[in-house]
Amino acid sequence: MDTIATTEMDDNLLEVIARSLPNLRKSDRRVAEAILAEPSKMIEMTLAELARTAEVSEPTVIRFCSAIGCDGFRDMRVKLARSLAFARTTSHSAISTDDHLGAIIGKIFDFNLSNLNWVRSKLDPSAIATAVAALSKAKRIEFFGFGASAIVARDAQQKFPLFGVPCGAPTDGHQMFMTAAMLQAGDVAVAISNTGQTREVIQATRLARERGATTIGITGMDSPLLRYCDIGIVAETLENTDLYTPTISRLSAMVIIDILSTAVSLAQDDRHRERVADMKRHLAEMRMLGHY
Amino acid sequence: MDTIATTEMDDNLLEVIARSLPNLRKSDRRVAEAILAEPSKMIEMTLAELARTAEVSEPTVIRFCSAIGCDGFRDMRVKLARSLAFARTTSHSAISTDDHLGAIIGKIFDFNLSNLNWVRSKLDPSAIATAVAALSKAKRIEFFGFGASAIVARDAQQKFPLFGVPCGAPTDGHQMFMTAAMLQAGDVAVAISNTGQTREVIQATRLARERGATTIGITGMDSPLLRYCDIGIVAETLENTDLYTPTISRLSAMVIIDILSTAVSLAQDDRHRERVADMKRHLAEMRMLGHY
DNA sequence: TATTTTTATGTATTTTTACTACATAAATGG
DNA sequence: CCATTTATGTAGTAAAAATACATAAAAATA
Repeated sequence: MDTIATTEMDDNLLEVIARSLPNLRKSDRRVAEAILAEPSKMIEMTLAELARTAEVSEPTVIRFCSAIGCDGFRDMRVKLARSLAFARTTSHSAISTDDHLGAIIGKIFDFNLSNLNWVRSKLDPSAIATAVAALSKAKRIEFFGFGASAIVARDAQQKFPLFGVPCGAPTDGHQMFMTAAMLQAGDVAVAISNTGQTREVIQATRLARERGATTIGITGMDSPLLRYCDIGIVAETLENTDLYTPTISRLSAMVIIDILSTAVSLAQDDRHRERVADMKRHLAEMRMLGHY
Repeated sequence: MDTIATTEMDDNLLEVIARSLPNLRKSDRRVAEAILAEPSKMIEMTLAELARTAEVSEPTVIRFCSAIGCDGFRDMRVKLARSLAFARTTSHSAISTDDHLGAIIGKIFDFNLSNLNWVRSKLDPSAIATAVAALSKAKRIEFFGFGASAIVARDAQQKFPLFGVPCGAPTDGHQMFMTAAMLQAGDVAVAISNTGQTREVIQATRLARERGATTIGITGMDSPLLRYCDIGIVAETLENTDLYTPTISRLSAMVIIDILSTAVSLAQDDRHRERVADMKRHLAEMRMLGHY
């Protein structure tokens, strides 16, 4: 694990400009203000035009560029364009309530993105590797999830074409228990629980293991569930304030399922992948035509 | 329908380039390949340098620029920079069978992260605002989702404590249709479909609207579904290579649900939020003790 | 306050960069 | 195989960006 997608900041020039506004020379500030006022228009402008708009001379614009740490006007424009890609669409209608909403939107995205990044950095590739190996050999896969995690289990189950073997996701406790009881060597049980403390899931997992199935646990922290798992995948998320619903735990679990299913699918032979592609094509047609 | 969601697909220039690769002239393709190979280096290059790197003449580079719909080299560079802000490490490099697991993990995370970022930047806050207003006043909320989107609908339904009113998420087509038929003015139907073409969901939404309910559509693109929606929320994702399962569409829809539920919850009074906090505490205890 | 020094900004000029007109080469079609 | 179209490069032009220098403003010192 070496790549870390820096979510933002280092190339957010607009931010840099806004922050350095007070330290700028008078004329430079004029330029800064002109840019901040309508950034999207600025990137279409030429140096001379920008100078005219900001009512300063051309060299001033260039000096402004180096003042904010850019290597000339060209570089500034490129950095600005990058930064602009992140800028929210705050074009018009800035009502106060709307403004508040904007903050909520921003925070929730930020929260989920940075958490996903965190999960990635903490993820143990070797656990994934072992899990992929186990899943690739499985004759049958059952996903155990309860409550919020049931959604993830169902998501996983829907990816059965990628896994290439029958997949199940029993939802209620009894079904889960019965399913676990019917597993045997060669089968794999994937237990999903953010807290890792959900009784139903733990019991089902223990039983599945007793029956000889390989057990994989996907959880948000080190927890009781992992005691009954041959392979533990921990999707460690950052601390969670009360305001945020723990959507992130589901998101990260789903990304892990995405990784597992993709990796398993890639491990299979070409014919299998052809069948998957074929299936997708048919699904698309089916949707379009509107009948089954 | 008042969605805007300007489908500025040309914002994602890398995608445009990659896709138009086969239709390009031989020399132009050389330029395209040079850019795709190392986009981040290209934006630092001058026209002449790029021409040299791609081993073509300067006018060819300019012709390439207009071929992919840019207004000259300068414009191309700006658009490329924008696109690059999201593309991070690998967005367009498809996962291949010979990728090692570490690469797969990295690519899938990158893909989902940059896509989520893209969704955020394209999200129309005013649509969210209207949706929040409608949901806050709702007497009852029904989430319609089919297939993969059923998962999102269920996720939304599970957040009913935040919405503060009874929420449903009928899963099979008939139930969905019957539910829609029973809706009335004051109710809200939230239709979730990435393609926006799923027949069941469209029919249910149309019916719900006929019955007087307010209809909200969460979809991945401008689509037929939105015709029957009073409010359209478009979670525009980047183009999707075939090997990636469209997990991203579910992720982004879930984040949007997260935003909606949080915003609705915040709009309610303190007593409501206290009840939610209380409920969470009990849930935690329940899990620990292992009995109901 | 007057004078010097420093800093900020504009004018004029040069250099670089992007673009265009035209010519030649390659490809296509009859 | 020749005519016609299409693709690509050469050479030159327009433009944009950057620089050197000069002047104005401000700050510091006497």
